[in-house]
Amino acid sequence: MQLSSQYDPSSIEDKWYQVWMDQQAFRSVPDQRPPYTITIPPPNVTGILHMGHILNNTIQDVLIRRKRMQGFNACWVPGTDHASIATEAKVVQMLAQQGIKKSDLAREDFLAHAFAWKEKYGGIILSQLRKLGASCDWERTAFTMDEGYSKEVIQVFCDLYRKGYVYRGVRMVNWDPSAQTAVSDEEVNHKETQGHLYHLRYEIEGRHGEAVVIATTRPETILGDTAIAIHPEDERYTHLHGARAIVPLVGRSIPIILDTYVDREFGTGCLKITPAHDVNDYEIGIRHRLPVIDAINPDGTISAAGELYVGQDRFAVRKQIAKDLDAAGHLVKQEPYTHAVGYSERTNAAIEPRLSQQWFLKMKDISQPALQAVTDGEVKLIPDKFVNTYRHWMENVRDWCLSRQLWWGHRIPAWYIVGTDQVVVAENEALALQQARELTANPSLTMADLSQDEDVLDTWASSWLWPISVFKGISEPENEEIRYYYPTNDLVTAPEILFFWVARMIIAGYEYRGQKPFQNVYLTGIVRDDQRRKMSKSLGNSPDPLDLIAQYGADAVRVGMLLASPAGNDLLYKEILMEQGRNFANKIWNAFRLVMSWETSQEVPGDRDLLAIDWMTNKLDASLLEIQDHFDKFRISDALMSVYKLIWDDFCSWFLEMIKPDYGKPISQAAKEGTVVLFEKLLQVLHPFMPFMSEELWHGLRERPASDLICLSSMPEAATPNLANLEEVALIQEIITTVRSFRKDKGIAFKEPVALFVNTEQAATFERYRSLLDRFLNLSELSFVADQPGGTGSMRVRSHEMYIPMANVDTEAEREKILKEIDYTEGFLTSVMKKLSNEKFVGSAPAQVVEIERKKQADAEAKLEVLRKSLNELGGGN
RNA sequence: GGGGGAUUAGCUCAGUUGGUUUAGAGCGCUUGCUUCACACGCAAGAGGUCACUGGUUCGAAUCCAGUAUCUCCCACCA
Repeated sequence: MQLSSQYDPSSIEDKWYQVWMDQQAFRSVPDQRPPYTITIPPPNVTGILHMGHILNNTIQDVLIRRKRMQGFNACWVPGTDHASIATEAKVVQMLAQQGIKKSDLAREDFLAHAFAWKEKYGGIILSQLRKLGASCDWERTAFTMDEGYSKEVIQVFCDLYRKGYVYRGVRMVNWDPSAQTAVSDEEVNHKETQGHLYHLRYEIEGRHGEAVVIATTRPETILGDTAIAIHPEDERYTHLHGARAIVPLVGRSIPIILDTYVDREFGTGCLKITPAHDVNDYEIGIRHRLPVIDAINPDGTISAAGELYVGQDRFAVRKQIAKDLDAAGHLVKQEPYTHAVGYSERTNAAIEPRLSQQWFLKMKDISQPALQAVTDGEVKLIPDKFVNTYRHWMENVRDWCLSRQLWWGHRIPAWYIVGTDQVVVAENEALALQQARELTANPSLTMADLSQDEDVLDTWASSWLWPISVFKGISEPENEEIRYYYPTNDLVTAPEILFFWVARMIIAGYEYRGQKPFQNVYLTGIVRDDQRRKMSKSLGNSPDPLDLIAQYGADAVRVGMLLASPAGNDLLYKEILMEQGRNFANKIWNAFRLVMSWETSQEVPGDRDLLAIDWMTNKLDASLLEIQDHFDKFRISDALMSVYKLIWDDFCSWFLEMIKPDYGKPISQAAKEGTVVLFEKLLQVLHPFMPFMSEELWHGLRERPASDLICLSSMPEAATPNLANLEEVALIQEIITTVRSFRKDKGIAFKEPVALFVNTEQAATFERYRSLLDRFLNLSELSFVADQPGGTGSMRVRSHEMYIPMANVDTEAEREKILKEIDYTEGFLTSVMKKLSNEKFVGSAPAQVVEIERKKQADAEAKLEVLRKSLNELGGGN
């Protein structure tokens, strides 16, 4: 068999994914096994795979594949989110390119376009996940606007309304003038923005020449001014109590009011009040029963109520009104000023605080169990530092604005009775009509008398049901699936959406199932570039994951991503990580090539073979325990690093070097079989991380039926490792390393056999591992001595001293080397003795700890003895 | 402004209720090696006063206080 020395993933990955699909390897249906369930954080239906998805989904796949191999009924539910704002924005953009304006379309027509778009491009991301190797049960693929799912979303809204949690009210919302919708607090990014602080002069009504000066960053909002506020105890302005001011340009008379909200230190200490366009002003307006002048239209232009500049954009007006105010003598000064401005996360438009009718969910009561669950550890956050953040947020939770002024989404199931201000909320038209008839006591009402709310629900008002609704847990609360799979086990997501999504899922879980939705929440970091900048399209600093997979292979990409990403830490992406993953794959591939190249004989295994297999078996057991421990603590990177070192260092660098036959010679059949068995176990441990290559080699190592897949095999379980054996081999390895170092140092080529003389009390150990020493050190002779033979150089491991003959012994260099070792060992001994001579230490430290120190002392003293003896023999003395 | 987190080798991070550590890993770096699985490799090696200052303790990278720097979340002064 001729195999390339470089592993080529491209020819293998698609092949195995197809086999897995054909054999329904990832299909899950309820059965007798315990379930292990993950519901995917549904990506935007129109999204494409980015580096964050790679990290996130690799972690999920590692978890799910491992549990699948550990005998759980592993179920990973995939799907997509309709992502109302993002998707609608894309559709609007797509239509614009075709010369179609959204405003020219009827709702139904627009939705037809949107669904057509979704059919065409929706779910591309899911097919991309297959390239990564994601072992989802694709038959379960869900979408938050599927018919059944939508039904549950509506049902929940109606239920919450009936329970009194949902209400409708006029509130100041974050208005996105570009998308023309309200967005949630969480979807607003505050950014430091360079602007100006304008000092404006308002004349006092009826007092000629007298004026008050206010400071504002938004002069255009004076069109909506309905008061000036001063602090009641501000002595500079007591003469203004009860007076009225005139709004410049507009000429409107407004009261001067007293409110402690005003900060006397800021600006002039006078604050203009625009209740319609500022959150704080709105609240002050309510306290003082001020009129509200809505001077800005939904699209960001000045409204008729503003009187001036009607129809012009707010930013254009800001510039113009400053000039006009200046010309009219009202602009006292204008200074550069940096302040935080809110921008829409979706459209990046400057947010306009705006009053509007919205639907809200009261959060205080409904969120209590969810707060409790996380504080009590019923739901675990990993890493747990997020618990504090979570608690802080939940304790100060604000009502959730549920409505969005969009078409793409779940239309709010509220109907207004035309000509009245009455509203009914119901699951469907028929029920709504029935309720409306009862409400109005008018049985002759028809649908024509009802008009449905135009708004849709916030996306999160559907995705918060995700772990429930993918199993139809709302509409069929007792069905077999929800009872089997819920609560799910782990959720893997980004900390950015801890409140958007995770907290709300927990709330919904307790409200609708009376149980948590998942046990553990693993919060990944954010993928950044090597300068710690977030990966973004506009910066162009994000590689295309599919290119990376094509270039390095999915297994390598998975390994590369995981190697540098402990939970909760950001991942600094570097191409070199991908190379490391690829190199690892290549290493394994070559180990495979080596083993496959061995010819076998029927001889019994040699001593070296037996030692090697025995040690590797122990090493594997020890590593299995370590790996399990890492997984228990969600230390996925560490678990991978353990596998990496187990394969690269222990298996390839040591075991294969121990067992491989001399060139051109066969290996005993039994030894080869032992090697294959170990290799198979390694591949199984590796499988969750590198599913494709492990499956390929699983089938390459041994003839097996096509149905014998590694992904469905049973994960090896750890036996108790023989620690004495591991300890002994560790000593032998240390000796090998030391002698190799000595050879290199003295320029003795490996090809040149050497004699090794050893002064040790453990000659038996050396003898027992003689065959390994021969193999790694190319020994011509191994003998035990009591003194250093002449013409040799020395080296020490612990208290064993070894000598190798040398042509020219540099006595001075030897002396120096030994003195240096003495120096270090004495320092070490001193620190140990400091502890041991302290009665309080011996008295209060645990016996085990004292014992360890005594051992350290004995070892150090033995070593010093050896060193001093050598020094004497060199003719030095000390 | 309020709250969290961090600060350990050039880089990214471990260090698990203070004592198996005069501190570990991976990558990078240095040196030697065309050793017949692999140069996407082998072998050996260098590299850290654990941010700083105090304190608690027989003992501190680990606990406490303060300082400095960085970072995240929340709220936001017009």
